[in-house]
Amino acid sequence: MPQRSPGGPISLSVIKTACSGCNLRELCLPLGLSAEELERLDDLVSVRRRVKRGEHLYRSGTPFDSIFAIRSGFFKTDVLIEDGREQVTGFQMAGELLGLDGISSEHHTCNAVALEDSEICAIPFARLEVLSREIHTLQHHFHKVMSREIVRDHGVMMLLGTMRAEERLAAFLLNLSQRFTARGFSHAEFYLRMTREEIGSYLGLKLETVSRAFSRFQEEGYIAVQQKHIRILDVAGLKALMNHHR
Amino acid sequence: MPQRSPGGPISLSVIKTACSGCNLRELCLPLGLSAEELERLDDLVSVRRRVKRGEHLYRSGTPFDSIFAIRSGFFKTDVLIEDGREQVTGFQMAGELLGLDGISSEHHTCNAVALEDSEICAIPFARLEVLSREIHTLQHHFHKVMSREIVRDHGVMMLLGTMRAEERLAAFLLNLSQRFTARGFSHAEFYLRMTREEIGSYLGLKLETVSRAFSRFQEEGYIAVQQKHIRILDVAGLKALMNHHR
DNA sequence: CGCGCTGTTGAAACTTGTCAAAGTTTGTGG
DNA sequence: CCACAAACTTTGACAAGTTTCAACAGCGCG
Repeated sequence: MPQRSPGGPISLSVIKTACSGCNLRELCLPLGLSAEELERLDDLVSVRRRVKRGEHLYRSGTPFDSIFAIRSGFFKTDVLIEDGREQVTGFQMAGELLGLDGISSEHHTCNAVALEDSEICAIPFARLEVLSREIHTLQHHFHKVMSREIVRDHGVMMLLGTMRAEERLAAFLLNLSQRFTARGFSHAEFYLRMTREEIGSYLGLKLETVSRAFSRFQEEGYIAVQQKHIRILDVAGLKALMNHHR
Repeated sequence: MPQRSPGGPISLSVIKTACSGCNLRELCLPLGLSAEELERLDDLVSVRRRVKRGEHLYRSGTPFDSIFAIRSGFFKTDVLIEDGREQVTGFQMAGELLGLDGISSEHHTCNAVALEDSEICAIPFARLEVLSREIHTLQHHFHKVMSREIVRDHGVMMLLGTMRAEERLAAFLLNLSQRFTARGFSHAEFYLRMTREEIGSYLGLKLETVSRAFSRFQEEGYIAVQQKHIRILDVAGLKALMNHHR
């Protein structure tokens, strides 16, 4: 877990079992619902499950019937091809949804693996469609969430298609920082839950290149690195590094 | 336009103005709707528009209110960043939808440019949400289309993150071939509507690298290239090239 | 019919990948 | 709780792939 910043909006120590009592509801699917609507969503989200570090939440090729909301923890999604190549397609944290890729073919098209002990809420998709026909806010918000995923993917394409190694890593760190901030954690200090290899796979780089970029950022005074513990010392420096291409 | 293969399922010479009469309905939003449901969709899709080659259908940052179905023609979507870098995020052809990225923020997040004279149908999004609350098939199919876009994006990430230049181009050509086939055109012979630079931007390569890869494919006998006219001579060869990494 | 845009090709430079070795952390079983 | 093995990280030297720069050819639009 990253460092809590005092007074952050989220307290993970209190975990209720319904959306209506969930601290993540403003980040997650229930955004914008009334109290009465929230209760109806509660009925739907009945299955909650722990996923231990290293376990799969789902695997590519298996039948799709639910999407998943992360209540706590940290996941990666990846796609594997025959010859053993892996592409990490994303890292997901509390309040984010997993499994949207499975809707199109009714089978999951990637693997979702917990990078730390996590808890998820399963949302049966057929029932979500029923409910979203009745609750306009839910329908619209769900569409926004799917669209946001598409926009996020375009950002990754930009990163992979046009940036060099250090720019990619800077963008990655700034993105993590921003997402931790949104969850009430420190924007400047966090633990990475993934290995250099997984970061590399996400960024289209080899692990050695990732490691060298970390070292270089440290030399330049942008960050302090101690294995998986990262402290960002110069946000502006990282941003500048991202923007001037050469 | 790519070569028509005789007896293909689509005749572009007959263009009706309603979904119910549109030859693309099996590729496009109306998939799976009954005749009665189709009529209701017709009411919604009232604006049809020509977009000349080089013109923008929409621009990044402008307000979003409709998604667009391509009736005929060819588009690219791209994202620009300040320092002038461009990432082409996709090439779209008849029957495909444009603008899904705009739902999340109610503003378009990329540019859509016609690569040949094209025709589109505008689908007001708010009205689509209303109708999809009433027509379950439409709702579900729309969700599938959005999800398919996410899956497609993951494929592009895989391409950008793990493949080398020639693999990327092979994957690109095979993908185009497959999509032309689905539209009743020859799978082996087509005109590229985009420049080497646009292909390069999509594939995360410089135009010179794309050009060299085309030349090499021609030397190896995989394809015949004459500027924008491509003939695929050895599908299996291209597939093999994609799969063995080194 | 020519000018500009697009595409091709070569050589050199640069970035990233590959291979290898050693150091560090983490997890497990005794 | 310690010890050892496995997994992960760092760093160096070298190789490979891609970009950069440059020159030229070809096509097509006006």
